[in-house]
Amino acid sequence: MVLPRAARTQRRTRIQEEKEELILEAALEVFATHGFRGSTIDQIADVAGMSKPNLLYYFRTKEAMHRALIDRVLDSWLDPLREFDAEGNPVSEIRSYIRRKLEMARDFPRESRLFANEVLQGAPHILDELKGPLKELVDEKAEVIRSWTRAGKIAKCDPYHLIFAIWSTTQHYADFDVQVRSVLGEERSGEGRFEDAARFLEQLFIDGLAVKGDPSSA
Amino acid sequence: MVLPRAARTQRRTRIQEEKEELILEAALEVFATHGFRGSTIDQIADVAGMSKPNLLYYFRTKEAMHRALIDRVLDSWLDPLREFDAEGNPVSEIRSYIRRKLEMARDFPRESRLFANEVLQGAPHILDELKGPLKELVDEKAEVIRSWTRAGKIAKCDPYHLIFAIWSTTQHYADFDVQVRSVLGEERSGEGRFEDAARFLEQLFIDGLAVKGDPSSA
DNA sequence: TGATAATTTGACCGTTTGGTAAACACTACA
DNA sequence: TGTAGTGTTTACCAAACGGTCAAATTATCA
Repeated sequence: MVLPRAARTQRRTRIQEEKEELILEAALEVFATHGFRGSTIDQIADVAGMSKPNLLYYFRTKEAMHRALIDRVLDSWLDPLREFDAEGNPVSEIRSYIRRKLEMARDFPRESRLFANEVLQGAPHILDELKGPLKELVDEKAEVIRSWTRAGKIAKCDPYHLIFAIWSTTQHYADFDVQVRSVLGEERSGEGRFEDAARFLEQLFIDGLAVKGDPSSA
Repeated sequence: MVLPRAARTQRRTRIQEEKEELILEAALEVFATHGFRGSTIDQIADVAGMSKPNLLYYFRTKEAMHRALIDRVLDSWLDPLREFDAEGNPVSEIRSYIRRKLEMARDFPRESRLFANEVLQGAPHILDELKGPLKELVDEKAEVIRSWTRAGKIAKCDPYHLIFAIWSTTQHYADFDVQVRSVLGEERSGEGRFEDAARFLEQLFIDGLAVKGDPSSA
């Protein structure tokens, strides 16, 4: 019997596992570079190397593919922030948060762009996740940052805008990669640009948040 | 005789002027929220309040509309950087550059998103402009920044990544507006968020670039 | 091996898309 | 007022789109 994919509650075949992975990989490639509405099923099928009906056997709609991808990406996107530790040293916590976000931009640029496309276009599919889980997590970490400023460990600042600044500067290297490469020129477009970015951003954020007149941070 | 719009070399009618403006306004709205491939001519015609063939009388293709928009936006997008003055005081130059970029994010978010969509999707229509005029302008301003660091007026840093950081942090408030609003919550989503952002970013960049141990910058 | 379920395919469908043709309406100006 | 252009609309087209279907093929395992 042919059951639609979504109705199969029991265990998945080896082929199912493999093909779904193959499709999501292709879908990521396509969605990340064209956005949801700009992508076609034929395109995805083509990249995945299978026929369109075959692809639709595993994901019944274009939306289903996108949903599956978004769910997966959103979760891993939040991971670095979750690791943000209240007990740790503020300077090294911020430093390693920047590092992790920059590593994600380097190693998973398509995931970043998928997310960027979605948010840029008004986040029609994930508005609830943004207003719910994301906001709650940020609220929690903002409170951590505030406690650091109260303790005089870092300069007084708006924790939300600090988080926005870290997000934007790091993801810039994935989302606006073409622009970054264009401006840097070919000589500086090697992997080394991530190291340069890391150095600059660490300096910017660490010095920018250092308590004024505190010699220990110099 | 009906001449295609592009062939009309002589002066434009009052109606032409008005309608083309109306169309570009509508096209900006649509392209900015759906990207090029995700937008349809019908959608734009609908927003502009005219029939599709009527719209195509003024712009013969979807591409022509996009081109016209991109050209206009790219130019004004570069303006703030052009104003960056080598003779000025580094701290106030950087401060007012941030202000101007933030004002653009606040007053022209659709223009910013149009550009973001284009770059995010690989800049297929403006790669030459990025590698040419944009790169040249940035190269020039990077040299200005380098001269400031050599003169000991600001901390030593990579001028390119400094410019990237200012671009990304400021444009974030236009391009990722939905996310920013979601995280801040409704109470903080008023226009005041731009003032908060300005305060934070000025602190971050000014203190982050202050020469260490220099009391004049405290 | 055979039966049964899982997978793949080609042919197809209704809709949307970018764009055209030609007729019609309006406007400016001699 | 007439008429030559300018502007607008209705009707249409071929291609691309998301998705379905039944038939054919392949995998699984008793």
